Amino acid sequence: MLTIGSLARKTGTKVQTIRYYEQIGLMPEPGRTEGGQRRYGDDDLDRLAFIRHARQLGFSLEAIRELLDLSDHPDRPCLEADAIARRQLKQVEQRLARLEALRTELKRMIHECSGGQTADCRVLEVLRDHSECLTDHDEIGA
Amino acid sequence: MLTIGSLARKTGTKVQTIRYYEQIGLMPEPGRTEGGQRRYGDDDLDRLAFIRHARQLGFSLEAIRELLDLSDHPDRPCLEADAIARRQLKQVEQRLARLEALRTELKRMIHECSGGQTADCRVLEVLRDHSECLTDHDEIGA
DNA sequence: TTTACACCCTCAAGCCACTAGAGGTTCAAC
DNA sequence: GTTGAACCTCTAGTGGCTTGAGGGTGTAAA
Repeated sequence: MLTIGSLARKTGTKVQTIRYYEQIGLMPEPGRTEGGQRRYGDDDLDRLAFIRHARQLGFSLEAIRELLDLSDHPDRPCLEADAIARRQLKQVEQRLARLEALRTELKRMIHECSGGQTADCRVLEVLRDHSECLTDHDEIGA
Repeated sequence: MLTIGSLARKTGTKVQTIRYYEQIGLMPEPGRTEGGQRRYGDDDLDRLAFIRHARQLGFSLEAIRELLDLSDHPDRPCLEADAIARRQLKQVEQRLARLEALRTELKRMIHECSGGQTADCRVLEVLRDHSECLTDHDEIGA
């Protein structure tokens, strides 16, 4: 049986995050020692590893909840899991497109900056006047 | 003089967001009508446009605060503004790299999914076993 | 057996950058 | 004078954690 600390180390999670996942029902309530400390088994380790891996791939906790649910029902068709992953891919591709536009614009701003006084700073000038932008960047709400 | 609503429309900002910027000191307290409604001038319009544009380029409100401060002092050297922009570019490039790795992995997962039962679903399988990943994706805390 | 100390506990609040909603007031046009 | 859109303040919620206060537990060495 693992303490919360060793589970945290094994999965690269913070202790508080594990308690948070328990609180929101993503991780089950584990057994406790007489003194009230949490003790985890291998199932918990697998589940947490799954969650962390999905988080690394950018899935939201809600999406992960669905994926875990599907994972618990091996007889169900896998269309749903596929759909969740496709949705995630789409989001990633949208964010990529936006970030690429951003990169272009930032590079241009910096490249044009002469290093003089802020009065002549291209960085500030471009920020002041959107019409100087070439790309259709829009990162807000991304 | 502009009402908060027309300022919002002109800058593509929500009314509540403008009040929020005022609350955190990013926008100055505007004049008021006798009835207590906010009224804005052209300076406010410029400042808010600057803020929104910087937000679109992904700058944090703290970075924007610094940029606005620099913008208010045209005699100071522009090294600082340049540094802020470079920092931002670096962040954008890091996020791009991570997202590209993510996209690769997601595509592979989806591509390999046969569409059968969740028991055989590659999407779920990959999530279960990180060692099946080819890329060094890590989007958490990005 | 005592003591040290790393680890664990709960609960509350904070982070960012807003967003939403309740409940009430003002402004401008008709 | 009346309508109704737009305004006001204040509070709370979002996601995904993180931090901190103030205390209890577990284990190994002296």
